[in-house]
Formats: sequence, C-alpha cells, structure tokens
Amino acid sequence: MPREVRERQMMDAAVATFGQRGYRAASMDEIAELAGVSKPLVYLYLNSKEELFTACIRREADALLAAVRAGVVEPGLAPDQQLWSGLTAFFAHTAEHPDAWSVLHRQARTHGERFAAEVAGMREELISFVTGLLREAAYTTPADRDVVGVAQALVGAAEALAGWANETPDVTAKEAAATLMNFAWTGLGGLLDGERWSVGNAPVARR
Amino acid sequence: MPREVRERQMMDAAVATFGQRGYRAASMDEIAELAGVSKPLVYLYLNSKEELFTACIRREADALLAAVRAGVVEPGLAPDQQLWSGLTAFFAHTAEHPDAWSVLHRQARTHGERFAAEVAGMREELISFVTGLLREAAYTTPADRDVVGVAQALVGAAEALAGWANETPDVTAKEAAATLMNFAWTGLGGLLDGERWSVGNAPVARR
Amino acid sequence: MPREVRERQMMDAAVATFGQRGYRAASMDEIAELAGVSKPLVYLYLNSKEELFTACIRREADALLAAVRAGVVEPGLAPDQQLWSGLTAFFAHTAEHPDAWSVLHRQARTHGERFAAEVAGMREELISFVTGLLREAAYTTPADRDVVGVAQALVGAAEALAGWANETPDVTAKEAAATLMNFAWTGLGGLLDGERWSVGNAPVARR
Amino acid sequence: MPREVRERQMMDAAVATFGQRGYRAASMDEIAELAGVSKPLVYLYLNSKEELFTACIRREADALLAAVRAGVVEPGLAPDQQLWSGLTAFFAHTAEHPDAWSVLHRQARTHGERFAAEVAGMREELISFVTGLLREAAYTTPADRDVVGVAQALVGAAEALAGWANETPDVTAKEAAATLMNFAWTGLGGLLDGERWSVGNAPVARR
DNA sequence: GATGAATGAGGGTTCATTCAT
DNA sequence: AATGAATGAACCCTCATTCAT
Repeated sequence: MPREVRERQMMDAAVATFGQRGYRAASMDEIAELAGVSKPLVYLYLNSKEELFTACIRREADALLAAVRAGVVEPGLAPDQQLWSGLTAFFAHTAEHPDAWSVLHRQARTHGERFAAEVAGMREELISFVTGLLREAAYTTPADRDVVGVAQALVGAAEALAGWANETPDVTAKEAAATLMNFAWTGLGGLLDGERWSVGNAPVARR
Repeated sequence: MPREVRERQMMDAAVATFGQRGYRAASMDEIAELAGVSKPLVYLYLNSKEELFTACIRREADALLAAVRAGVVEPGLAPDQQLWSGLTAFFAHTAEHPDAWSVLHRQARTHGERFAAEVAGMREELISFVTGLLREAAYTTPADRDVVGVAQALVGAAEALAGWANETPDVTAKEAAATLMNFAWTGLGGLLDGERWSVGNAPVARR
Repeated sequence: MPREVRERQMMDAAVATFGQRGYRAASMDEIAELAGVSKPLVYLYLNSKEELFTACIRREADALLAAVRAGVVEPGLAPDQQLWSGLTAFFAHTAEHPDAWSVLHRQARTHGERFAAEVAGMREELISFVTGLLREAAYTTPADRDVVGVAQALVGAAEALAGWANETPDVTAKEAAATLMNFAWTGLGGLLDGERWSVGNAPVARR
Repeated sequence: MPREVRERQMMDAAVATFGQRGYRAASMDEIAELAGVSKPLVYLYLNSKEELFTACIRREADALLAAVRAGVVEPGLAPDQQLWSGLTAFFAHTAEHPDAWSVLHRQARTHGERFAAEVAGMREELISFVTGLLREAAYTTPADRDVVGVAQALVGAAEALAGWANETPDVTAKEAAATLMNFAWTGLGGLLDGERWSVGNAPVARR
C-alpha cells in the first residue's frame, strides 16, 4: 500500500483517538490498532507522538480554514452576509468533523504550549478574517484593540455554539449561525426590543 | 499543622499544577512537592487523584460563582447594568485566578465525562443567570432554545475574552467587560454605525 | 482502661483480621480500627506487625492445645476412646474459633518460615500426643518413622475435616470425629466390609 | 525468542516465586527478574498479577491431575491397588514439584475466593476419584456424606504426608504411599494388632 | 514495506512505622 | 494512657519508543 494512503489512515485514526480520549490518554497502541497497522510503522512515518499530534493539528486547522474560506467566496456581499456565510461554513464543518474540532478546540489547547501555539495560528487567521470584515464595514475607524476584542468575543461565541450544537440534538449549522447572527449583529439591546437579523435584508435595512 | 490548613495548601498546589499541566500530565508527586508535603499525606486527606481534581473543580466553581454573584448584589439595576456588573466580576476573578480558570474552562472539560459534568453544573448556573436577565428584560417572550443559544454565545464570548485578557498585557477587567457589552448589547450592526454601550445611560436611553 | 484488657481487644481484632484477610492483606489500620484504638497504641503494646502476628499464633496455638488436652482428661480410657475425646474437643474448638483456626492452619503456614516455625511447635505436640497414644496401645513396638508417618496422616486428616466441617453446614464436631474414627480406626478395608467404629465398643470388641 | 518459550519461562518463575513467597509477598519485579525478562513483558503476555497467578494454578492443577491419572492407567486392578498407584504418583509429583504443590495447597487457598475456587475444582476431582473407588469397592451402598467425609480425610492425610515427605529427608514417594495405605486401608485398629497392608495381597486376601 | 519482541522510565496507590504532644 | 500528623519505601501497572529481521 502506498505511503500516502497509509499515512492518511494513521492520521485519521490519530484524530479520532486524540479527539475522543485526549492527548495523554490516547495511546500509540490504540492509534496503531485503529489504523490497522503495527506500531513501528507509525513511528517510521510520523516519528513520535508529539509530531503525530502536531501533524493532526496542522491538517485539521488547514481543513477548517479552507472550509470557512470556501464558504465566503462570493465577492461583493455585504459584510453581514459574508459573516453569515463564514459562520455557516464553520458550523457545518465542525458538525461534520467533531473529533477534529475536539482536537483543535479542546485537546490542542490543554496539553502544553507547543500545541497551543500550533492552533493559535489558525485562530489568529480567523480573528483577522473577522477584523478585516469589521474594518471594511465600519463608517468610522475604530481602535485596533477594540476591533480585536470584539473579534475575540465573536470567535469565542462561535466556538461555544459549535460545542453546544454538537451536543444538542437537531441543532443545524444554519440554526447555530442564525442564533449567532441575531446575537452578534442585532445585539441584546435590539433583540430585547424584538429586532431580528435575517438573511438578506434586516441589517442592511437597518442602516 | 492542623488538617484544614494542610488541606488548603494541597488544594492550592493541585489547582496550580492541574491548571498549568493538565489533569493527566500533573503528577501527584509534583503536587505534593509544591504543597510541601509527602505524597501519602495527599492520599490520606484527598483519597485519589480523581477525587482531588473533583474537589478542585468544586472549590473553584463555587468561588467563581460566588464572585459573580457578589458583583451583582445591588437590587433594582437595569438588566444591562446587572450584566455589566456580573461580567466585570467575572473578568476580575478569572484574571486573579488564572490557574483556577484554566482548571474550570480547559482541564475539567477535556478529561472525562465525570469532570465535565462537575463543571457543567456551574456553567448552567451562569447560563441561567443570563437567561433570567434576558427573560426579565424582554418585551416579548422569546423561545427557550433561542434564549439558551444566545446565552451560550454570551458565555462563550466571555470565556474567550477572559483568555484574551489573561494573555494580553494591560487589559483590565473593566475593559474586557466594556468590550463585551459593546459587542453583546449594542451588536455589531450598531457598533459599525458608531453606537457604543456605556455605563449608566446608553441602553436605558435607547429604549 | 487497663493494659491487659486493651491488649486482649487488640489481639482479638488481630486474629479476626488476620484470619479473614491473611497476614499481608490485613492492615494495621484495619486492626486498630476494629479494636477501637489508635494505631500508635497498637505499636506501643505490640511493637510490630510481625510480633503481633506471632503473638496471635502463640495465643491461639496454646488455646487449641489446651482445649484438646482438656478433652482427654479422664484417665484409664482405652486408646481409641482417648483419641475420640481429643478429636471431638479439637473439632469443637476449631468450629467455635474459625478465625483462630484460619490463622493457625492457613495463614501462619503460608507467610514465611518464621511464622510456620511458630505453629510447627504446636503441631508437633499434637503429633506426639498421637504417637504416645499409638505406642501405648500397640502390641508390638513399631518403628519410629512408621508411627510418626501415621500420626502425620491422622493429624492431616483431622485438619482437613476441620476445614470441611467449617465450610459444610450442619456438620457437628461429633459427626466429624465419628467420621474420622471410622476412617482412621476401622480403616477403609474394614469400612468397605461394613464394619464401623462406634463409641464404647467397636474397636475394643474387635480385639 | 518465541512467545511460547518466554511464556513458559515466566510461568516457571512465577510458580517458584509464588510457591516460596506467597501471592502477596511475591513481587512482579522478582518474577520478571527470575524469568530473565523485563516487567512490561510479563504484563504484555500475562496481563496482571491476578491472571498470572490464576494461570499458574490452572497449569499446575492440570499437571498434578494428569500425573495422578497417569499413575492409575492399568485397568482391572483391585480398588486398593488403584489407590496405591494414585497415591504413589501423587507423592512422586508433589516431591518433584514442591513449589507447584505449595502454590496449589497453601497459596491458592489462602489468598481470596477467586483462587480458592480455581483449585477447588481440582480438589473435587481428586475427591471424586477417591469416592468413585470407594463406592465401587463397597459391598453396601454408603451414605453420600459419609463417603465424602472419608474422602476428605483421605485427601487431607495425603496432603499432610506430602508436606511431611517434602520436609523429612529420604522419605520416598513409595514409602509415603505405603504409610498412608497402612493407615487408611488397614486402619489404626488393625495396625495396632500388627496387621499391615502390602502391595498385592493384604486387602484382597482379607476379604 | 512491515512487524514481533522487548524495555526504561515514570505514575498512582498502599502500608508499616514514628514523632510530638 | 493515648493520639493526630506525617513519611520512606515498595508495589502494580502503563506507555512511548526501539531493534532485529
């Protein structure tokens, strides 16, 4: 069997195992067995547990970023529409790859600086995607720190909703995205007055 | 040395170690050494690693809840004012106890159902505190799932900002709380138009 | 509370614990708790686990020997009658003190030479009691080794029956003694022909 | 080195160690060292101390039963001749494998129900071998409990003589078997009158 | 390209024992 | 006469990692 195929099998097994058990609790034995190969082969291809985990993080971070970017390809959309598209893609991807999401969101950030740094890169790309949107949309030029703070909040909210959607039955990606748009775009103040954000008109209309 | 004192020392050491290393990577040896006692004493008082971790989670969850509640004591405040107070207290507490916050937010939720369940109780109390506020403030009666989704988003945003504030120099609790209020209350839509939430008037005035 | 009383309490607790758990599995903690005292007191009175166990063995060995001797006091009995009396006393005592019997028969002989030697003394006294009987009763003078071998067999049979009687419901000391007398006195050869030993006449009559 | 060989080495080392030290006092370190391997290999092949001990009990119980059965193969022998053959084989085996005998007779029965149950199976086979002989040989049909009691006594006597023969220099298996046959077949009553059991004629002639 | 055999190192847990009061 | 506080040492078990084939 060609090396590339074998390697993908191993990484798949590793992502599943790391995602469910955690970095420390996952054993190389289990990963090798799940991949259907012997342990020395895992070491031959991926060198060590640490490198294997790092490789998993990178692959899944890239995949998630690609998915989000692919969701926002249409040019010329209004900022809120772009955000909506990105969020929908984000929620869809995390729902389809729960183990990968667990690796990125939970495991990578709880098992040492080395791994946290690896995933921080991806997070910053998300943040800068959001800050770009915000800067582009704002009438005035807000302070850097304000924008970053708000983007952090937005991404954090998205992460929490991804977990919530994965755990709560029947919450679709669109529903999660709508919830977040209502919250993030309209704001609680508006929500409490009965306002709602909706695809295609609401926020635009509001201006 | 009396048992109570020793026990507190051990729990402090455990929170620090668990918070920094993670549950699996923390060794009872290290905890005992940091507490300045021998390992058997830790077992004599706290029985097992699992029970020790559970005790840490409970203690810190209670402390965090107490801090947030203590921050919202003033009666008769408008809902947004209450939220602001709670958030400020929350950010202040997490900033003062970063290891405890790591235990609650990261470690407890990544190392097995048992621990996750322990912290889920606290999180639900926060959520219900928020949903209570929202229901109280709303003109209309929103659907349950909407409210819970929004509360999840809000708490997730708060958690992300707590991490951001801990990592970014010179971000005070008040600043983090203000950022979140701007984001959460005014909404991105309003923010982009130049609106800002501020202590004491903005949202009230808006009605 | 006077020392002697306390000491008896401890030894009682120790015999019960050692008898049920075994020497290694019994912990000084458990013994102290069962005795209702603190651990240091056990050490103050009995010095160490090893000495405590040795003291238990001695006490119970003496008690068992005394019980057997007390069962054979009547002088002038025929040898088989003496044996019958001794066996009845033996089975009665082991049935009344199962933990003590476990300590002597099982635990003391499975946990190191030191303890085995302690209980071997008692066993030799039983053996020599039996060999005395046999020599006294024999028409001819048998070889020493023959007598000792037979005595070993008899004592072994008695030990096995004591265990069997303790485990099998409703087997009384007298029944066990009768079974053994039938076996040991009449012999399988005779038993199979329908002979039986019975109190008072059988073996005597046979001569 | 192939797995089977290594496994036998480990079990041999385990039987020796368990037989001499006892279950609790034997350490996996010691067993591994005696087997000439590292500790993890013992765990890889035999899983746990408990399973290792159980495996030892089973192997040695089977070996002992096989040895006794192999000693009684000749068909058509008189019952006492069969008993004599079985006993000779039994004593020869226990003398050749004292550690195995210690494991079966002492250790397995003093360290928890699980192990005792494992060896009880073998003991019942011996008992039923003896009871079978007795029933076959009896003119009358004796009560069940009587037969079992007598068989217990006989097996107990054999066990005691095995210990005695192992400890006393120059006692051969045949001598031990002869001593037991004298005791068990002729009975003390007969012995004291000068009767002796001997291979080939005594009991048969007696009928 | 692939594996069966093997281990050094370390972690959780228990326990007999002592000291200061 | 009695105990609460404390520990050194050892044991069972697991795991990442390598070597010879």
